[in-house]
Amino acid sequence: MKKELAKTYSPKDFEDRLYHEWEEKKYFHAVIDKKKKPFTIVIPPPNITGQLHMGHALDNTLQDILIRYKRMQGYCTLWLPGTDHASIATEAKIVNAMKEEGITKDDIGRDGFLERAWEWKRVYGGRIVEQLKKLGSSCDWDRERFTLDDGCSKAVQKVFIDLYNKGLIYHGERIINWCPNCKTSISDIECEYEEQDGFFWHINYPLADGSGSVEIATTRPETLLGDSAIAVHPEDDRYKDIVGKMVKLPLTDREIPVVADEYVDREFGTGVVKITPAHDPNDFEVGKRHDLPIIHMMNDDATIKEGIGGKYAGMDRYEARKAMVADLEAQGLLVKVEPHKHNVGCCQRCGTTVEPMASYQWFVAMKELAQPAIDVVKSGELRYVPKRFENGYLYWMENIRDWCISRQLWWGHRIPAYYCQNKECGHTEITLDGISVCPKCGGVMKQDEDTLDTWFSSALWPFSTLGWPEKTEDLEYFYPTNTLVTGYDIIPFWVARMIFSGLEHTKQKPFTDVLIHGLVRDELGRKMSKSLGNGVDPLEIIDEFGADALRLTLVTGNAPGNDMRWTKTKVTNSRNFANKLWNATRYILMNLPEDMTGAKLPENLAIEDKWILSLYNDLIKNVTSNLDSYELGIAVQNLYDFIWDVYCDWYIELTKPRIAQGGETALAAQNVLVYVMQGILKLLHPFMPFITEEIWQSMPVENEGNNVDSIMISSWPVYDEKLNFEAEKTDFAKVVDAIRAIRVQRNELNVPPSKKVTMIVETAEEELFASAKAFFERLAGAGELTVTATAEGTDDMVTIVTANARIFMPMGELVDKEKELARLEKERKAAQKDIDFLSGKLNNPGFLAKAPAQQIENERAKLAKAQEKMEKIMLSIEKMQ
RNA sequence: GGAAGCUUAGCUCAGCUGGGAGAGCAUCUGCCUUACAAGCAGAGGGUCAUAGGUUCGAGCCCUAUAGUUUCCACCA
Repeated sequence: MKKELAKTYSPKDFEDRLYHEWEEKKYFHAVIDKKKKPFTIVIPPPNITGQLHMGHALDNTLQDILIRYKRMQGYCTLWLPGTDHASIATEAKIVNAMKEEGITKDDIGRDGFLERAWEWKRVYGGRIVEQLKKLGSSCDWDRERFTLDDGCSKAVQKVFIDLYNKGLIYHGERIINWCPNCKTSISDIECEYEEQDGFFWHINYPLADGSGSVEIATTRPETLLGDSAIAVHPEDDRYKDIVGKMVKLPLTDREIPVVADEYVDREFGTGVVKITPAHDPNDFEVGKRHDLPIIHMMNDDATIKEGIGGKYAGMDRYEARKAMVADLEAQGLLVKVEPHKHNVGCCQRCGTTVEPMASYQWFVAMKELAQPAIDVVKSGELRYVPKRFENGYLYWMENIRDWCISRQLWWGHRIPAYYCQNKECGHTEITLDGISVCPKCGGVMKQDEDTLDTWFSSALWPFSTLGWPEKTEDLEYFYPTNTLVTGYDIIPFWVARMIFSGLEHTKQKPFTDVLIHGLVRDELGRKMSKSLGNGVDPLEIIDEFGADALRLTLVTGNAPGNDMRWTKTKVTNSRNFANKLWNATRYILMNLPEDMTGAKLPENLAIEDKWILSLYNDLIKNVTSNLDSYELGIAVQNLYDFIWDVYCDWYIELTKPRIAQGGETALAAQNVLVYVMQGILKLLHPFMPFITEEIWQSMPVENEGNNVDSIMISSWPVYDEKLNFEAEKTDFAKVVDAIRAIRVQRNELNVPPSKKVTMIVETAEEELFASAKAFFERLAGAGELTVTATAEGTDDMVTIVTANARIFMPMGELVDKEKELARLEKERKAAQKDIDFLSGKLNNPGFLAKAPAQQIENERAKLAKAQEKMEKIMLSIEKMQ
């Protein structure tokens, strides 16, 4: 016996229960079936420290919709979940927590720290997973992965070694972005620029020969301590004479040369630049060209170095700046200070101003890797949805710089590089298996202390999670994956890197489509953020409105790639829709025959049955094609409109008189109601999995292709030519049209809905309208109703005109003749406008010559209809006069 | 400095390959009609930012302009 549907829609009562049911029955688990086509999505792994926010909710709702849709279509679907160790974010959190206990990393050492980190993962790593479940995500939890688990780690090591052997990973001294707070290097894209008000300090550097001084301009006077030259443009006449001379570096006892370099912009500042190779990327290049020493003047925490710093040693960089500027001023070397707006790089994670520093780090050489990743998108083999995101991607890839992948952190994949401690040997060995004795000199080998950028492991996610580098069955079957769903903000961080990594290591693209979505913003259009405190917690929304309402809200009215605003009214509206569906089901289930186990469409379908079946058939086509083109917002709009405006507001109302009547006609109506409802539930299921399942389990659903136990493993509806009744579809639309027209006039004339009004319907399609008598009575408030081919309108009747009928109602006290004439005159004018417009078009020789035949045909049909209507109006007007 | 998006009803947004402008909310009118007041039946409300162009025909394609948002690059 089927479950009974609760009287009111209360998602809390069944959402968790159904999720557990699905999980228990292993519906999410993908079992390889070679007869089926695979469809695979890998989840963008959330950070283990993370908590579900609206961005996750949107991202995962979209993935779940696609996965559930494909599953119902009969694909072998795998949605592979997992989490990211998020090296820098997690490490920062743990360090903070330790700080509260009064412990530092150094106190407990690497092993002790890693123990804590794994404990952290154990405690918090499962939190976001549970939250994803609340959302309804149908992930294969049996295949859950973690970027730092054994398999992923093996993949990381293998990739590192392969790239190293190919010369695509190298170790070297370059300028990198250093975060003095996180105490690690970060990559270029982890450095975010922020406009700040600063100053331009003009400082005199005295010439060593005493012949005067040179004025330079800088925004960072404290880096003066690291200067190893000053530079001018080689063709700058102002400074021709001083090139090659030495200047005295203020505040120190060093002398540095004046060099000439093309890099200098003559127009900017004074045309003289101080060169600090250790602390500026451009200066670093200039330094290389002129063989200048790289003078490190700062420690890891951005304090001034002992030895080089003199009296400033140990001061923080800004403290030192203040002190140095004061000293320069005292010595009369400070020429002037100008306010200056400039962009300052900040650490993406903690916001601290990044210090560019020359440092020995590991890098991935990008040029060679980028090319195939550019080609695969340009050729259309791998596409972004929407396409416009390809621009940014291609621009980024075409201008890509080498990727700094080493991090001075402990939580992550340790770099498999070992260095011989014998300084004379200095051999480096890259190996998967640890090594302690130098193969060259027998000296002691020590492993690199650093770990890899988190994104280095997530770049391998689509294949490392499927078992690569082993040739597993999963990899064989599910790879390449199909669709990747993510926000535009992480295209460079993640998507781009997965693409070149997949192509390099598996020789295949990691996925075919990249579906990009936007941000969920707050009501005012601001980004949701912790500091603003304007975030909306998805779990609270689920608690109040249900996961289905949340999901529906996130896809409604949203086009791919566009941001959306979160408003409360949208959720309530979604919830109301769920409630509507719930109650529609309750109506259907009322008085359903006890022995009904499924819907069987009867032989003698009524015209309105054929009408709704045809529209339902169209719905299948629209929803399916919109899902196929990732137009989820439009697909859900199709469903919303059909369910609410067509199925509930019209068809259900049409069945009421039949069900009241009982017998054959009632049974037919009930079968059609159930049949269409089954289809609606299936089409809606990917969007609103819980309510559709709960309803499904309370309905008679024993039809072909239906799984009685669960909608989620039923088959997706397919357009059926046999259910497309063209003639009935257009015919019944005429009845709907007439009923609507009557309602409009009744409203206008203030006729209370309860008042039954005598009506005469004059129409050429007597049979059609006669068969719809009950509908006019119920839906248009018709009392006594006559259908006739020719009615003599009288001058005390109100005439309602449609293209296919004239409906007469006695005026009674409702309206007088004059008003009715005026109303008809208005109708006439409107009809005339239509006719003018259409005939204008059809009289246009250009249109006739160039428009497609179908279009011309359509316009002709419209004109004919308009003319019919006009004739009818004229008849009534004449009668009145 | 470079690039992209957006500008459509009072508000939030849809509008697929060009064929008489749509939804939800809000407003107004009338309804407790036995699935649903979280509802039903209606109504009003738009020079589709501006100016040109292409076309038989433009919200949609092209060009320019304005406003707005975002991304990228960062000359010290």
